Amino acid sequence: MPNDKITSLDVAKRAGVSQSAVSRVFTKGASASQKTIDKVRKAAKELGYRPNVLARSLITGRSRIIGLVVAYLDNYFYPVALQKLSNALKEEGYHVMVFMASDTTKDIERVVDEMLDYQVDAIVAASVPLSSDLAGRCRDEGIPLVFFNRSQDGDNLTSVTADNFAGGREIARFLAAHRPERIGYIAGFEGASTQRDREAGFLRGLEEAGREVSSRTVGNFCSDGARAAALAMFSAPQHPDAVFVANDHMAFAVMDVLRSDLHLSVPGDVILVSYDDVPPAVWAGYSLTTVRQRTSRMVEETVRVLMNAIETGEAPPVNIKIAGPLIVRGSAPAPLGWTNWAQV
Amino acid sequence: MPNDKITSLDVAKRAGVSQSAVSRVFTKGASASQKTIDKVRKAAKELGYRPNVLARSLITGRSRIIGLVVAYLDNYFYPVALQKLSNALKEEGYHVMVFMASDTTKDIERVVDEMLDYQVDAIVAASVPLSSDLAGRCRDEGIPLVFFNRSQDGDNLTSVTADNFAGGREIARFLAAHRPERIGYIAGFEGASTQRDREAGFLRGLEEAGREVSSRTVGNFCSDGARAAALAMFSAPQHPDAVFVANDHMAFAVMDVLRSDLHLSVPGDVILVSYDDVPPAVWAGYSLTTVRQRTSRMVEETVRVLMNAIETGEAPPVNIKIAGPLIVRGSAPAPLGWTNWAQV
DNA sequence: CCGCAATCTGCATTCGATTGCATTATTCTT
DNA sequence: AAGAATAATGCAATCGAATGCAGATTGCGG
Repeated sequence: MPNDKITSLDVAKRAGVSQSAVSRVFTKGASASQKTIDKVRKAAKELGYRPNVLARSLITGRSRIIGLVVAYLDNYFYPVALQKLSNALKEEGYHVMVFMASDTTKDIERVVDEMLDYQVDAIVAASVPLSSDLAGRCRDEGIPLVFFNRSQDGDNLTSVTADNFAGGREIARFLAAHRPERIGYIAGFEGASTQRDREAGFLRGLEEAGREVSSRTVGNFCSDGARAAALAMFSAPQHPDAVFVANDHMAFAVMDVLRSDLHLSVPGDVILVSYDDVPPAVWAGYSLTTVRQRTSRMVEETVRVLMNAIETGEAPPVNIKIAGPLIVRGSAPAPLGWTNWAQV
Repeated sequence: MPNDKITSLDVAKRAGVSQSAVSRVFTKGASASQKTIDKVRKAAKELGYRPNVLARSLITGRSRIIGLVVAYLDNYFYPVALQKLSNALKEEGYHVMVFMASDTTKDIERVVDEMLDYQVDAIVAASVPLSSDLAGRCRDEGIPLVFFNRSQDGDNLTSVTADNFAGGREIARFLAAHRPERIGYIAGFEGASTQRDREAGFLRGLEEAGREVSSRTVGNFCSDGARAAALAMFSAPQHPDAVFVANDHMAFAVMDVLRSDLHLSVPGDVILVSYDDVPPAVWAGYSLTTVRQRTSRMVEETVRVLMNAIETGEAPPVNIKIAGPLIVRGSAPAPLGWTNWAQV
């Protein structure tokens, strides 16, 4: 079966129609008689013809490629999101091209260039900061841009995130209800909106409960940083007995430090709450009490926004926030009289 | 700065040269005088021109897109590999397009079609079985195909995997040295070469030590399956006191069952070894003794094979096996007198 | 300063589709 | 059954770049 490069012309010849006819059969929205359709489909099947997406893109100006920029895939949250995003976009006839970006501005710029080279129809930036001029470049080129799990204010750009403020506040309410002696906060990367919003909500919640943070360290959303931050916070004699760790990924490291290095019991000596509800959070070894990110909903919204922007060509910036429930597990049991609003 | 679609022609005009000249400046391997190069580069910079990869692909016949087929991204091994693969290919000027495939044959077929539609230059199949005729299709189209972390024998196809047989055998040697009463094996998905090879190596190793498996259940490489398999194996009164779980992803679930549900101590009551050494394996909550998959090396080899196949146009099938060391951690301490060959 | 080779350059074609336009075949209306 | 409206079709141009070919330029040796 030597079928080197079957083109629409080959199919046309075999079906006894013009090349345009073949194209119309495979282009939805174009009209062709049933007779033609049948002949063409038959010939195409026999030859094993499938339209060349690249050639099509060239003339339609739509590549049906979505560029996804990610910095790390080692925080479980992102692979899960990627998987869902890829599946959801497949349904719409789009595909995801992955662009890893280190944190350097220079690198991100290169990545954006590469995406534009590929004529991506839209860009999803997952936890990667795009400078205003890069975002501007995209706008100029007419390429929709959605920030996933990060927002950038000031630039009025489109984003889809969890309702981090609300989540942080709920966590405060929850921890305060335990009436702990001292409350700690292990922060994520300071430049991230997730970090900022979670902390702001947390502080607000504590304030409402008449409490405050007695100890704060920074873990930068990475394991190493979290370990160091936990050591710093809990080596002190008067360490917190309740702590909010800004995401699950760090929480695992923090728990390891507490239990293995410092021989503190969780939740016996310290109760711990975090954010994301990634798959390992339910593993019995950790069993994290955490605020769930509703990844599926977030992806759904992302796709909706993208499709809309691509189809209408315009993209009034929106900031979509998706609230998620606090999932109570072993690392911090429900305090007496606790009502979980999310589940009411 | 309204720069809607700058083409090589625009640059040509501005630089006062022909369109071909512009093309030559951006096509490596083409010749142009330094003077022309300078003029064109200058004009291009001023206009913000970058070649359209899609148009280029159309005429060169190379898209510089690599199709990656994956079934699950929830086993940590794959995101890590994806990240490395994407980075390594970027260096070579290629990019990864992700295609999620469920396990159904029908779906995989659709996915292969989609990849061909995009004119991918090569395909990497990560733990996804491609039927012989699908593989044949790829060969006919002249598209290199590499199986990553799976091999398919009989079809003489190219693959890059760990040396699973050797790893399994090493694990057997290690467990046997502990002189346990009973040895268990929790298998992965029976259709997978990784499962087959790891078990074969394990059995061979046990045989060499004059031991055998007393209990075997199947976990199918997934968490739920592993939990069920562990319950079945360890609820019996005379359960094993040493177990090899076919990969880390399952091992986490198995440890949870052992410790939390059955109140067995690991490594006190049961010693446990698994395979992969994914990032959570080092988390103190689990601290798995496991055989490392040398992902970086595997990716390196994959890229090498791919580039070679793409450039030469021919791809004599090879099966690359990369051995990895047994990493001894808490779930199974080193037995007395143990020499770790890998580290000698 | 001439001739020949080597290097550049532009023209025109090509890759594989889509699509506006003009023409022809169908269907519908009454 | 005739004419109008509609659907189907083919022609040819187009998308944005790469490249074979032929002619122009340059360089070099003598």
